[in-house]
Amino acid sequence: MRESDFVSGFARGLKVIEAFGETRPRLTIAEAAKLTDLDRATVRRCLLTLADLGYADYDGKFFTLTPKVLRLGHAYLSATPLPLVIQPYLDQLSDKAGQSASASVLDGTEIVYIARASQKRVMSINLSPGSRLPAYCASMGRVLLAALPEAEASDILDRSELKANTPLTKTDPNILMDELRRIRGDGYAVIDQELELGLCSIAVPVENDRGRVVAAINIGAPAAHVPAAEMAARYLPLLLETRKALRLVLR
Amino acid sequence: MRESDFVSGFARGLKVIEAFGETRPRLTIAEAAKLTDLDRATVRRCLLTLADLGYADYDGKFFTLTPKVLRLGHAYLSATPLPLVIQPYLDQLSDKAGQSASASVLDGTEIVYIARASQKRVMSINLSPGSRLPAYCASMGRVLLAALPEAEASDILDRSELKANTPLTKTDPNILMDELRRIRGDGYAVIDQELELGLCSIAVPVENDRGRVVAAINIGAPAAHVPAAEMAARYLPLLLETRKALRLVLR
DNA sequence: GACATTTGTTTGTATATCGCACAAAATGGC
DNA sequence: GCCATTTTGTGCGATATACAAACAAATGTC
Repeated sequence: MRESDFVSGFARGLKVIEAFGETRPRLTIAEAAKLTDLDRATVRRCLLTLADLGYADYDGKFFTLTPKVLRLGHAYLSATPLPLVIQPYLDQLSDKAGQSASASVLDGTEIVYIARASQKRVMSINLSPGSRLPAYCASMGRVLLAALPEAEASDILDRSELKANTPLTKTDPNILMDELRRIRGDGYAVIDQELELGLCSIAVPVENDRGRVVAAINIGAPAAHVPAAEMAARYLPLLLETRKALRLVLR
Repeated sequence: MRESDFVSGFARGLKVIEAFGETRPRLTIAEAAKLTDLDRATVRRCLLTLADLGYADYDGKFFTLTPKVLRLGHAYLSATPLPLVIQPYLDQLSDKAGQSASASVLDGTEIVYIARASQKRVMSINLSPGSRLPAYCASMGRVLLAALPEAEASDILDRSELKANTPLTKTDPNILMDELRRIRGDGYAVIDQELELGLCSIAVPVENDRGRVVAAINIGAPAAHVPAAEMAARYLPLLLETRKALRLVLR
């Protein structure tokens, strides 16, 4: 690609949108400039553009995003058959298991939820399509990493901020790589409260009809209700059944 | 705003993202150019920029969006307290009602789902945060329209494509405006299979602590199970209870 | 296979945008 | 209230981008 085939104004604008997040629902021009490392004048123009297009509100001081930006994410969700196709299978899976079931794909060092069927929520974690979790400590993240060539998985772990969310979180890259090899052999991953105390989950990779891993599905359960050691015996058959059905319908 | 405070390259790029959708998961340069009404060369540069940034994949012929674009929508969902605050109330509501409960806001002529607690799905409709429905024929859309000044609501109806999804769909702007007046008086809206045969729903507006309508919540039920005439008697008390609780916590 | 049509890419040039420097305004201590 | 600091707004030269038009490659048609 030639350098002139890159619209830097567009790239800068997207960076500005992403500057909004968890702890920053409202941004001033100067704040956004700091977060994006762009010139204030540039950020200002981007924010005013967003406001003009209705993607943001501006009260003269703070900018906030409007629901219109959901159109952008929705362009992916509705454009990609994956979430739509997976959803009913997930519903059925969640129903049979009596637990929440989710599907996700890898994006950099994180997994992104693309569909979810939730049972009555017991956990503090509140997930929905678009939600993100670090790949290294999530069951779906582990199987997705395990599906990559070792070098790539290793590279992603290097780029991840490996922090111990709970005393049980595995953070040593070597131990994690060993774990990935084990998962590659077993065909599934179990997480025992590595993300949040009291939460276990089990995941399997989902392949399309050509055998390429295109997503992961999982079942999450309260540790108090289902100990990690029992997760596989209890839910693996259901997951494998779903995985098999999906393989036939995913192109 | 001065004209020079508008980054048209950014605006064009966003338009290109939105060109992807339901029926267009994969776009060629020429297709995207037609959809966005932009020059092919311009669209090409936007798409190549998206690919370069990892928001799109390019196989030499077709462009497809990647899950990374969900970051953009997620920037809103996580930046805005509304969905996060509403979710647990919705879970509780759905649980008590034994039916799916949702929350949405208005964006142009459409409502956008910002949170949802679903029971076992019976309908063909598959909704998740970011999903959109036309406002004129959805229960939440009706209460949100009713909360606007008449002129504004009327303007939105004018801009809406009023089509009859089912034989029961109300499509006459005058009848719809009458309906809005009725809703304004009653404080709730019931939809009887106007969106899809077999689906009824009831919605109420949700106000923040200053009394401004910031969203709508609804309960959907199969018409076979709960006739439209019974919706209010059955679910209105639950909805009003939730609305009252939300009013106290929403700033 | 030749022709017409569509699509993708490149080029030149007029225009728009960037980043910088500076002015104006707001904010925060004290 | 005053000064220091931060933030916002603006003018300008340098640079990047859009548009139109032409070209090249692919695709479809007969």
